[in-house]
Amino acid sequence: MTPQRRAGLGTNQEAVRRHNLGTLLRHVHGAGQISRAELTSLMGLNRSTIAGLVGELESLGISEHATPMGGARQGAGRPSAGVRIAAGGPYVIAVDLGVDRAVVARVGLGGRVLARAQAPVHSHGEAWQVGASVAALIRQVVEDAPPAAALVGIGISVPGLVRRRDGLVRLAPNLEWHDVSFGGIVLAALGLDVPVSLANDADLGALAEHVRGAGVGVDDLIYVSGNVGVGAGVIAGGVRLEGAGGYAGEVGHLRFNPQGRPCHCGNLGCWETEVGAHAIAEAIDCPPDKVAQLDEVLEGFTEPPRELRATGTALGHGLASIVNTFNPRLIVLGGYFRSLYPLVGAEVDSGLADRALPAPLESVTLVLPALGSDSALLGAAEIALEPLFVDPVAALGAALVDVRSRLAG
Amino acid sequence: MTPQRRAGLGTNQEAVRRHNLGTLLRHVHGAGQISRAELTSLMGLNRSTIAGLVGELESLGISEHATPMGGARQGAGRPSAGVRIAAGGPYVIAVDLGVDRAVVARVGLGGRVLARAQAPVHSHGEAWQVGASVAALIRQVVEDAPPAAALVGIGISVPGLVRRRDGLVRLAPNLEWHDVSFGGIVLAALGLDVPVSLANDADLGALAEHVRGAGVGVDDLIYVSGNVGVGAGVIAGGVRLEGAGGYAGEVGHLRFNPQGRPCHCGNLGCWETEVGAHAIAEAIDCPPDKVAQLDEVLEGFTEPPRELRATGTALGHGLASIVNTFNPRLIVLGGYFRSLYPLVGAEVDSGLADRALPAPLESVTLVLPALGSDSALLGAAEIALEPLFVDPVAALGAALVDVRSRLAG
DNA sequence: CCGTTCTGTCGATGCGGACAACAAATTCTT
DNA sequence: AAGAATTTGTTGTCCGCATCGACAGAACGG
Repeated sequence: MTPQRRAGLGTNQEAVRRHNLGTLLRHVHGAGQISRAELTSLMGLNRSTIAGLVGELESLGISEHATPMGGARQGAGRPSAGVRIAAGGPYVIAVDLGVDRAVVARVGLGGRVLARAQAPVHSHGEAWQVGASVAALIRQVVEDAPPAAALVGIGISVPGLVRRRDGLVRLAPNLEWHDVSFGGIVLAALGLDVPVSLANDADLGALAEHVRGAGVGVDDLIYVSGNVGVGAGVIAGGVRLEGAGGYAGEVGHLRFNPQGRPCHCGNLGCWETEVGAHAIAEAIDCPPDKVAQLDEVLEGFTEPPRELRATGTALGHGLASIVNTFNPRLIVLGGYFRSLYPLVGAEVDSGLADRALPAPLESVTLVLPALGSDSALLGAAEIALEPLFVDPVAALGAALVDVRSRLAG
Repeated sequence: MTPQRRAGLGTNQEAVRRHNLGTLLRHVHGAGQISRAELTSLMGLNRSTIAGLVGELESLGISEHATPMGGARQGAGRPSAGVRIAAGGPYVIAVDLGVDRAVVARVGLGGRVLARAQAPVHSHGEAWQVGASVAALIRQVVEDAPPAAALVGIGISVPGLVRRRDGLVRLAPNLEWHDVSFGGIVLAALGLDVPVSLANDADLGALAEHVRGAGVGVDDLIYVSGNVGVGAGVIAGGVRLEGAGGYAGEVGHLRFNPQGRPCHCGNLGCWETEVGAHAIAEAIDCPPDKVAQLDEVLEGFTEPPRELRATGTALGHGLASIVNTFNPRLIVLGGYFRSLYPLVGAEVDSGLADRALPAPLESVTLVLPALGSDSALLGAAEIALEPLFVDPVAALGAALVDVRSRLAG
């Protein structure tokens, strides 16, 4: 009975069925493989009910029988037959649009990356050019898909502000995009018509880490992404914090030092001007053309350079504001922060501890993403898969079969 | 199918019934009086189903038949019979603990204040003394309650950090409380055992304005409360943002000016040091002992004093950080901001417009609370009523009847 | 005054989940 | 090593809940 957000609606029995089937699938998706017994206890439904739902999932070709359930023996009694994501089942296309490269993957249920391709992208490139590159990559990863498998949708991670209502990219500073309908561009380049979802990269990083990364089971987490600019994705109470337009989480433009440097947003001393990629590059004398690969540059250090200490402290101070505002249980440091934190972790920690209120501080933990640099990509897969968990039957009905031949035509 | 947050659970038919009955009651509660026809279209259920649910609500003594539905004639056809909150139905006790006074009200469904009492509270008073005053006020408002009416619970608004798990008041700076179990204290003083819910005043202000104030129908709003300290309550996606421990929304300690004045939290230049009551009092030469009545002092001004302009700008700048972070559709300015905004609205608006990102700025509106100074009080009533909307039958079963005689004993 | 239009009520129906009983598959015990 | 104990999957039945169809009642409009 989770979602149907924007509610006030009643529940009819058809909705119950939809919801239970979707929730079941969500559990199978989350665990990859799970026993029916676990499903009964997780969902609080009767064994017979679970059996019926599992049967329906199998007849839809989504899951399959996995006889003795891996190796995890738990105790006496008849072992529970496992439910597993079927091999030739539905899949989605995930796109992670970075500042200098695009990664495209074909992802099945359970978060399994079935195929993968990437290509450099000219920064400051026209949107239609980027769209064409992405479309080519998509053709590539669809190549070896079984013809019977259905494409449910496309999810795209964008480093910028994305309007929730229609997926319009309002502003992507590093790509120099304003009001670009990138979803439409990609679809046009493909000649397809499938559901496309776009969202901010930090939001998707948070989602992915929540579902299958460092934040499994944590209902209040924040993914802070260093990606030239700085942004955050917020999971609050187990759901994504989107805000009215979908722009929530732009913590890079929190006021940090009113006497500081000018920010591209027009203000002085945004947090981003202290912990953004350009600031860090300047501090360590990194040439401007390597800013997009800042993570690799940082990986090159064997021991922390003195110049980064202030950055670490500033990162901690900014995180303190975030902790005071959101009171998360977990903060995941993504993007180039993933390479920065091992260098100046002590400064970050102490900066945070100095400035955060005691109450929210005591329950927060800083970690690195468990999914490495794939967080946003897998998050993009998650939003594309989302319709399946709301109504599996409808989503499968709307999905596209035999995509390869359609693409050829 | 809204809540049952923390989910992943399935839905059985018993839960369906509970949920539908609760949702129906929520609608009646929100509207005060509503026709069955509106209920059918709002909840998307069949007429017969609604009839059954309404019947159950009536047999529980919660609602009653309101024959011809007020005056709003809409067109041809048989007019729809109204559903109205019954007079002698269940009620809650709402407590708004201020810095210098406590307000207690007996509130029925529909948000109707049935009785009301208040008393001054010594600031820096011991918690048990405050608890005794509150208990006395509660006895007072329960005095004229019909013996058959049931007390569902007590909701308490506290100006401080409240731990969600158990309602412990972790820190209330203006009362000088640390780790006070105020709910237990009040119950002990009353000699009763009913459900008690505590929450932060700004959170409850947000809730009340969302349910029956300036933010009806707005799913993303923020209530910024000036109340000696500064805090915010956040409604995101229609639900309260609580954070892991329940401390979310402490925007008063956002970093604002690192060269600024020391804050009681130990840092320099928190936003609160610029727009908090002490800062404003100092700016307008208000004696320190009147800080708690800052709203009245501000009301006294007929035209905006020059000294407040900088405060207005600072308020706008801080709100810009909030807008960038949360992307709300509505910001409600509560507490003494309610008196401040009419004076320096222009400065606030321009400060906000200067510093917020264009995308989130374009959809946000600043308003004053529609519930005046009662926001937190009515919010306290709302959280106490909440169990009724989750499961009316169970909540009513656990409620206390004939409270007056129990209090006497 | 009658047709229109909408609402409320009653009984029949369908559907989904719960329950009980039984069969199957292991582990534990003797 | 064999039986007891335990847990799971399956089947058939029952019950609760929402829907549907039909009919009566109550204003409104011409």
